[in-house]
Amino acid sequence: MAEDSEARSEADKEVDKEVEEHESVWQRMERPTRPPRAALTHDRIAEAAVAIADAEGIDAVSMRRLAERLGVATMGLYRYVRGKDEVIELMLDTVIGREAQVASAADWRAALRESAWGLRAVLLRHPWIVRISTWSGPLTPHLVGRLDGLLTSLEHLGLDADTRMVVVGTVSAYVNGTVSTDIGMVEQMRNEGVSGMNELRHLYASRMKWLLASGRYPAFERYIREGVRKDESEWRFELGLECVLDGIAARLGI
Amino acid sequence: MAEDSEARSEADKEVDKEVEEHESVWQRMERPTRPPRAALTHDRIAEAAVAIADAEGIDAVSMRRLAERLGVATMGLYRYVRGKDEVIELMLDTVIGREAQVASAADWRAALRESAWGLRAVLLRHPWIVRISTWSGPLTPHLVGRLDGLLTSLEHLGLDADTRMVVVGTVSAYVNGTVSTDIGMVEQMRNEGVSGMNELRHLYASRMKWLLASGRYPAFERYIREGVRKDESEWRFELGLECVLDGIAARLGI
DNA sequence: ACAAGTTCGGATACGATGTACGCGAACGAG
DNA sequence: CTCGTTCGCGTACATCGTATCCGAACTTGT
Repeated sequence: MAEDSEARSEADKEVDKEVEEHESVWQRMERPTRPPRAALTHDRIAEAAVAIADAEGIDAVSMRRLAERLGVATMGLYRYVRGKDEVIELMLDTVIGREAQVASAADWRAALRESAWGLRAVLLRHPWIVRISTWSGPLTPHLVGRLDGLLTSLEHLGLDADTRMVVVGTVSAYVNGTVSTDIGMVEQMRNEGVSGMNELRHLYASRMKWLLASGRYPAFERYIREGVRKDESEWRFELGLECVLDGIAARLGI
Repeated sequence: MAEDSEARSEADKEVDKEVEEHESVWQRMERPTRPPRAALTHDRIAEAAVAIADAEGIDAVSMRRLAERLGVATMGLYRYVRGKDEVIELMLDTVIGREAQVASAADWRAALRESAWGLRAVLLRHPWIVRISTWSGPLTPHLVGRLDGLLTSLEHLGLDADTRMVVVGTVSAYVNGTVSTDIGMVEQMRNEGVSGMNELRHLYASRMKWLLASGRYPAFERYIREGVRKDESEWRFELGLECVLDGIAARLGI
């Protein structure tokens, strides 16, 4: 599979090139001119790009890197995508389609809640998504499919179409915003090469200490001193989410 | 003093070195550089970078471009910043400090509401912020200042420190998430060179039509047909925000 | 006032990126 | 069997971030 093409080393390619230059017509004639390589498909491209991004972050996804992983020349990719932006679109759609099913629960609240938790899990599994979901227009098929599912769970509640969309948008905004913050730390951890929460805190320590030393942020300082659930991001997410759902129910009378 | 340094263990020195390496721009900025000399200052750098980003988008902010605008050689910038990331940090802090004051209203609800509207305005004015505020979770002074202000408005309500932070985080997440979506369109408009909402819709038309033609998204289709407030992003923002505030009030009993 | 040392900004260069362009080979339909 | 379309390759270019070294200008100590 992809491993085969990946296995071809740089040295191999060089040898190939040299041989090609010096060999006779006859040799060239009898060899299948095109090595039987795996064909490219949009799926394969997306899959490979997602794999790279998951392993090394979105910045590691370059056209060259991607082509190399697929055992293909860089420009070969451009037969299938108009540019890197489309690769990103494919990546997003692939992950959403594969992992972000919208829950179909009985009542709207359970449906929204489960979908929110599900999306959160997906975003944490693929942290690069939060950096790209606002890059390009959100009109990929699976994204619309997810949106459709959420809207469906809000029908027959007496809300008009505009309000239904606001409800979905509000919950989605909350999830995206919250998870973005959490992921900011994860990303920073990768960038700095640290691997644990404590190491990260140590890394921030100097900056934080300096900020607090100014004495200009008493309320923030109180949080640093008094807060005891700084690591419990699930607890935070749940409390915030329930607030949002409560508010929707209260204000819209559903 | 000398004794102190003598007494300092090898490990301590290592820590010092590490701390120094991770020192933020802000810390370094505070140490006075020999003054009347500089043609360049952190302020000037930030100001110029913001101007470029406002005019042509964040992607137009390159070290070369920035230096050119400041009438300086590219590498001259590196005396003041460790790299492009720090330029971004400076930009963010500059704008937040200049334009994102936290409202100090009587009750927490008004304070949060006004701050949310204010932040929304800032983000719309500088669309590039939403693309960088989640890049890294930079604790810039003005960002912490804003956070501190928001936390202050929640004191004396009987909430513990963790819960106060959740409230602030929830509202902020909503604002960021919502505005991100709106800005997605704005950015796309710049990229494609269109200038009006209608042109953008026309640009999306084919994609949209194709998506709907599949018939797989009935609920979404209903929104397209029935929704009459698709352009009223302020209305959407307000409704969602009030839901969030309602929910906070309801669930936390404040 | 002069020497020593620090700081500023400049120039060059390297590796990596996205992609425009044109080519030859492979394949499916007439 | 041919011919047009598709596929993938290779070269080339502009641009990016930044490592490294340098000379000149200013501050400071004597």
